[in-house]
Amino acid sequence: MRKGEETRTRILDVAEAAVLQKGFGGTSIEELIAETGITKSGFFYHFRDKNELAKALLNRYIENDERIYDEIFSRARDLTDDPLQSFLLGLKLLSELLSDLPNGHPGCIVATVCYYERLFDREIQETNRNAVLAWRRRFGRMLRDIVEVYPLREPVDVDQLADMVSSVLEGGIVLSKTLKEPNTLAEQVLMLRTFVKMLFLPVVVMPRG
Amino acid sequence: MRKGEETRTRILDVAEAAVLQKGFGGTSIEELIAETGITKSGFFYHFRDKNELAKALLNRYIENDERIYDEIFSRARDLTDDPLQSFLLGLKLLSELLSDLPNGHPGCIVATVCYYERLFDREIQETNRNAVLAWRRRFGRMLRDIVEVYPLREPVDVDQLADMVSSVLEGGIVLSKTLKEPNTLAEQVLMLRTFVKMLFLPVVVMPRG
DNA sequence: TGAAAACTGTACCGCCGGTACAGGAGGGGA
DNA sequence: TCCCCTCCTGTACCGGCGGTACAGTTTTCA
Repeated sequence: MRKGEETRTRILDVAEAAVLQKGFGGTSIEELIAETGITKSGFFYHFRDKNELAKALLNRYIENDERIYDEIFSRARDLTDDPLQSFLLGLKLLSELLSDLPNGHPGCIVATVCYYERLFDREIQETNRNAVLAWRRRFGRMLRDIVEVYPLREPVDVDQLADMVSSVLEGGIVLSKTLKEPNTLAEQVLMLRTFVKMLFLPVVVMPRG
Repeated sequence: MRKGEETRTRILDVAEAAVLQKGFGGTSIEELIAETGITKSGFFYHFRDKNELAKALLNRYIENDERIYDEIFSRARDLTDDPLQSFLLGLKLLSELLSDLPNGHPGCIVATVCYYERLFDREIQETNRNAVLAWRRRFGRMLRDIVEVYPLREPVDVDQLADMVSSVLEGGIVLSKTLKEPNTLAEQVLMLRTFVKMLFLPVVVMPRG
């Protein structure tokens, strides 16, 4: 009931931090129970095995991720009716949120799962795949709303452009973590924002003379 | 001598494929020696421990990576003297090379190391950091050559733009692997190419009337 | 207050990373 | 020819870890 959920959440919190620093293969159940202050039996009461822990971890991460994007972009839509302006504002808000993270972005569970694929079952791989497809749909939807109003200045595929948001985020996380430069990720999001802006906004032509 | 190097290379080949599919923590030495057809003692003759295997793996990957970029962009420079055109051509060649990979990109060791950081020593982390910084310098150098000739149409930081090449590659690999869509990575590189093109090339203004 | 939920404790298995060390095959130089 | 060095093999062992099994205990809430 209530208490069980709390313990489960605590295990997931500890596991998430560990997995993002050491991957699934590098994270031992023994260390998780040591840090959580629970016994081995207690752990296996909540999760049948490591695979089920991973499943719960991934699902929770995806849900949280979706919630954050929902919040950011609905806030952006509240501030302007223009689809382009609200998308650009959303990217700005996202970059601010990322640069406000005290120790930089801790890492993405989707990427961690991606680099551990072979040891997970089909269900986890499908969940991961669907998470990325959901990103594509989310950003694709917003971009299609823009395309209806603004002409594209270069012939680009909208889904590929939507994927670029995910690419830059995933890649930016890897760069930020590897370089130990927390701000790199936020900067990359702003670079992407510049790209979107250029793709849709008319160029200001200075009058001659 | 000759024989030793050959065995060492075989171990590294097997290890690289395994690590890219399962991460370092998920790859066991036992499975490596089974697939290589060597004994455990033989393995530890070549590598003192897993950390040293990782070191060799990472260094070899980085060297190979650098070699590929050297080839591609020097080939691009051979075909045109214009720094922008050669950079754009290089990105085109890179995307073609990536889409020609039969099973898609197998993954990046730099990213794998990034998501296993805490279990490696400082030396490996520094090597990894330097690899990313080398990418920044490489693409930054090329972009600075462009900036000398072409005006930037938006005020962007050249190093951040250089980082975007790495971001899109790393992120594109994650997307491609997760989606099991080998072509996504190549498409992302071409999207980036469009961005660079827009940033530097003058917009064609159609005459009115 | 009583049943279900949420654990603890103990004992055990097999795999894995790693250590230690002895020994052997094979080639190349003195 | 002999010896030494490289490149391994074989054997034995250790402790940690993932996982199983199951009996017993405490906590929670209806």
